[in-house]
Amino acid sequence: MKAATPGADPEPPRRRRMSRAERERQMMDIAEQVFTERGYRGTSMDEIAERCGVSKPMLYEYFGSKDGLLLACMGRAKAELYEVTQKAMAGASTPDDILWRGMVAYFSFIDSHSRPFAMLLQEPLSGPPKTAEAIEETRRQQSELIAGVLRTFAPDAPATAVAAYTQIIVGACERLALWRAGHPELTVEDAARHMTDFCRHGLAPYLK
Amino acid sequence: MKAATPGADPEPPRRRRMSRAERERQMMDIAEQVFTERGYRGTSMDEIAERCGVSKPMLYEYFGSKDGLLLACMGRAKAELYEVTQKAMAGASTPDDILWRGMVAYFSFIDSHSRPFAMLLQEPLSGPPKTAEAIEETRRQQSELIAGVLRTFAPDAPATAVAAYTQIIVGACERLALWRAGHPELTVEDAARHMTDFCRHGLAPYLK
DNA sequence: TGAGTAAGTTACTCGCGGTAGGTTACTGAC
DNA sequence: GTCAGTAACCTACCGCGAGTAACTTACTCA
Repeated sequence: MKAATPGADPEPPRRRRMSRAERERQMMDIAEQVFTERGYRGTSMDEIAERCGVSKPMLYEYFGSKDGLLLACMGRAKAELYEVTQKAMAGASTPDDILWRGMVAYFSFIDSHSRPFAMLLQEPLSGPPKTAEAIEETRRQQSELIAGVLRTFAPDAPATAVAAYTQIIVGACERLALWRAGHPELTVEDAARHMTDFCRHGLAPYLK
Repeated sequence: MKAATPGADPEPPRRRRMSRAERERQMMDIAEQVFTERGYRGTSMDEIAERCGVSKPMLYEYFGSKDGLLLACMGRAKAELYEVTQKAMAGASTPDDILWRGMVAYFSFIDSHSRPFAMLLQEPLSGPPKTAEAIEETRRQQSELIAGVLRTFAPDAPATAVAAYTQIIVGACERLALWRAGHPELTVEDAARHMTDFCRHGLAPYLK
């Protein structure tokens, strides 16, 4: 049965067969969107399946579980973030410039992916097995980048200080990015400027 | 029926009736522990009820829902954290000392409550309605404290810088505290020192 | 043109959050 | 004492959503 009411075919692009790769991408796009709208817990696999125009077992066929689907979405975002920040920093020359470009790239990325990313950073609790782990992995990836900059920036700093400062900067960026969500008056450049200023001199410039 | 096997009474303290207040406290203690062990999702209300020596509807009677129970646990932790940091800072005189004592109190608190707190900070995603909100509320409370210090510390800093720096510091503390969980060699004092150093001078001391 | 396979489906099970409605035991008034 | 009132507590159930088994449809290529 191709059409119940002959003559009227309201959705010709839907319900078409897709290759696995194509379907997987579509599923991840939709899942990201639904997770963002409803939060992890509020999202049901049935709804994602329905929006994909496909039945639930297909999701399980391709992603194994709800967690697996979330993990796949996160993996994609992680790769994108890494690529964006990495490339931004590669185009710089001085350490100052590296830091600045990295920060701008980071805040811009969060800005354009704000919804999904806010979820990723805020929702590790879904309590799934590996989700928090995956986010930690993303952080580690970004930490490597930052630690590298620090070693260039401050070659004489002891390793433990570099490690601690790396965590401090990662946490600071994350929080500031999340905070910006509720404070649109703070532009990407403002955020980046505050971060770089603070990294370089701390509160010193404001002390009497 | 008081005892199935006469003469043997293996658990006299269990199964006794308790007042509502007493029972609530016990439930929260146990819930905190089980949430910590299994994570939010991995925890079932049946298990908490069983460990309390009580049946599930009692939990619902007192806390309304699983989220409600978590929220109650979080509320308690939040109040404790505030009290501890608040008091520590009240005993100081110079701004430097305020910052130092606040940090030491914060890292010590996380240290002694590390398990439950790691969960609180990492698991906001359970996607419940208000859990993430409650954590945000805790952060706001701590932010007030920090912003106050900053205004004393650096009275000439513009308000937007103070606001941004507050977020930066909150995020940095959080991340460093979480990171410490996997790096026991970093003592509370080390962490506090790195934080206060970074806050005051940033990377400047290490630049050539 | 039909064997093989990849895409897709229906129709279930099961665990867990949540609830309706009833029972047990403590308290205080007469 | 004893009995009304209430607070603590229980058994037995519901529904929803994650996950699965077993089957069907449609493309592809020798």
